[in-house]
Amino acid sequence: MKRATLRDIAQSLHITVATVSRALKGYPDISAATKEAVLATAKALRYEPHPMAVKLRQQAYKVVGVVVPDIIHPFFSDVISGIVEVVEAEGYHVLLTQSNESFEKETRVTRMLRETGIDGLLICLANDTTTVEHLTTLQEYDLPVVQFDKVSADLPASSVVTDDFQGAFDATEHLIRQGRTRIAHISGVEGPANTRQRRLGYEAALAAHSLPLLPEYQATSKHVVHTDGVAAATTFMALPQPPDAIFAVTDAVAIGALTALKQLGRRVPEDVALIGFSNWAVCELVEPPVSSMAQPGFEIGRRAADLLVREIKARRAGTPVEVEHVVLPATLRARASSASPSGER
Amino acid sequence: MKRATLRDIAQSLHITVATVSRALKGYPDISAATKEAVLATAKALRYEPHPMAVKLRQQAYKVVGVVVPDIIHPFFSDVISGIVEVVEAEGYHVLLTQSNESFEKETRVTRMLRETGIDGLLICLANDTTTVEHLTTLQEYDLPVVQFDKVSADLPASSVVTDDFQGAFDATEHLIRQGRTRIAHISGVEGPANTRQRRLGYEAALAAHSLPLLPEYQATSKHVVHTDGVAAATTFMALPQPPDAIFAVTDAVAIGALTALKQLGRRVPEDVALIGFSNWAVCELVEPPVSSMAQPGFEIGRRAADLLVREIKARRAGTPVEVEHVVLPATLRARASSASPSGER
DNA sequence: ATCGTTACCGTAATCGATTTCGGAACCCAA
DNA sequence: TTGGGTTCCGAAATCGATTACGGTAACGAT
Repeated sequence: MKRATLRDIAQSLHITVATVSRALKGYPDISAATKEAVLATAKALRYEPHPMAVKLRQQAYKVVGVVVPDIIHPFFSDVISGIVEVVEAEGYHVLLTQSNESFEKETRVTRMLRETGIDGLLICLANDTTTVEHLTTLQEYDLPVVQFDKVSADLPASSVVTDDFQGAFDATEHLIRQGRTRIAHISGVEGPANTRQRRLGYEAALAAHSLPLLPEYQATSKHVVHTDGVAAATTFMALPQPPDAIFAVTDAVAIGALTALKQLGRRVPEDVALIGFSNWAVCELVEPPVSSMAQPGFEIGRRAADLLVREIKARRAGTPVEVEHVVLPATLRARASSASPSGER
Repeated sequence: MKRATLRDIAQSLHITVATVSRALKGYPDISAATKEAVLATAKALRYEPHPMAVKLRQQAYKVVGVVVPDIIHPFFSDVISGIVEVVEAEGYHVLLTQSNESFEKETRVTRMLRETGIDGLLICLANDTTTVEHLTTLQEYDLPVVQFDKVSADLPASSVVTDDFQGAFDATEHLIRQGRTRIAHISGVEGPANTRQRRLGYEAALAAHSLPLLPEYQATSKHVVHTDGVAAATTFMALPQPPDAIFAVTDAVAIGALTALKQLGRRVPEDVALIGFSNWAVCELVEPPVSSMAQPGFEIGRRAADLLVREIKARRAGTPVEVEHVVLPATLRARASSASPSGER
């Protein structure tokens, strides 16, 4: 079945496309009779406006591009979900791409999105992204960009992030409140601001409670995965005076540490308390359930999408756009793994 | 910065857009001198063809729509990942939407995708989808559709699915091979073919090994979540003769069962062996690690996308398209939860 | 001198919808 | 009959790129 066009309707009624268009769009300057006739044949021919023609005319794609490092990651799934909800409500669509944490792929998909046609971009930078020229290029084309999660200060664009510093501070303070004094930290690689902020939040919490920052209680997780947690916890436990609590940069690392601790016969939380970051679903499924700091992924997606849509509309209206930096708090999800030895949480 | 058009180049060189287009597209009938001049000013003006104009002319969007019930689900993240990989390699993009397992939303996003402009659709049906009119409509518009995971036989379209029957059969047989004879099954809701096939595979394996199918060993999980597993396992263990193995329809349910079993003081796998379905990452993180049947999500995405892209190209070439039904095997990932009591796996 | 060929480029139609402008037809009043 | 005012609709430009077609010039061949 061929797609019906304005001309098909026009020809079958022996009128012009202009009249047909007026009828369909509810403009004045048209008689009730012809209007009804047009609407009838439009329905009969199952007419629908051709998307490309409309967009070419309107100079609007009704599409926002999204770049995430990794779709599979539960946090990003959450964010994407939030994005989709907001933009669909606004009549936009989501073009989804992933960078695989590669700067090269990030620039490539960014260019592809621009060439394919988008009204704006939502992006979480890859870990090894250092320059943001590929994004300033977008802005030069008058395309708004909103960053989320992993952002660059070099780009004059709005952003939505988790308060990693506060989250780490709260996580560490939570352990302190549970009576722990020898608190170790398994950090991530330097580079992404997230892991740095989490380490700084950890250090600040120690300082705020006059606890020493011991170098032997610091470990670094290269790939932020399960096995890194195993290795770090094993190292910690081999110390003459092992820590009585561990704050891990991510849940995967925390659960790795948990595995190692159980393997070594340490009780959690009696001997060692444990808390992670991100609040993956798996935290509730392991034994004991692992405490974590919940990142508001869905909300991050919603806010970022909202900022972007607003910028798109503002530019179209000619209104000046003000850059906005949203910081959302991470919230404590205390579970058994960080309960105080006496029992209460 | 305004976007440069063919006319901008043409005017600055005092030639026509036709000549400019020829130069840029490498057509003959053009002198080396003008060609170079055009290329030079095109680069100077940072010319890029306008996506909508090209697509309107070419009648091709270079976009495929994707509808999944739930982006957050790890299986679908996997599938999406596979889809993205294939279509990007083919120069296409992915428009992602989700149905939230609602038939109404599924028809809505399907219509939106059609109106927005796609060259084809990849879809996993929602659980409560019974009719496929919204998809046959697409086909009437000459848009190819490929189904994956949850498919309908009513739609004359290619499909890519996991062999749930074989997977369930293998899972059950695995338990039998480990010396189990009283094997219970926690099923999902009737409706989706997947859960039905898994139940049938389970029943077939019992029959193949001359084991009775006991009604008291059958439970149904309404929402296929953790708590359903807890409830079912608790019921099973209250039986005069509880089962010595449980095959759960999903990993979430299996891990729920695991939680309950540990709560009840039953040892896994010594007292009760356990196996799930889907092979989520969490299977390796719980204690003991839970056996599961791995669904090839990434591969499903790849194959489905491949079929779709091939259909798109075939239609454009006028070649007839043959419907293809791909069934990919689920593979056993045996872990400690289903080890035989004697110790070996 | 005439014709045919080649090289090069412009004209204009096309994709489909939108929108401005102008004009025909009609009615009523003068 | 003429003028002013509606009402309704067609012509044509526009968005930007693509492409079939036609035309001009230059050149060599007969």
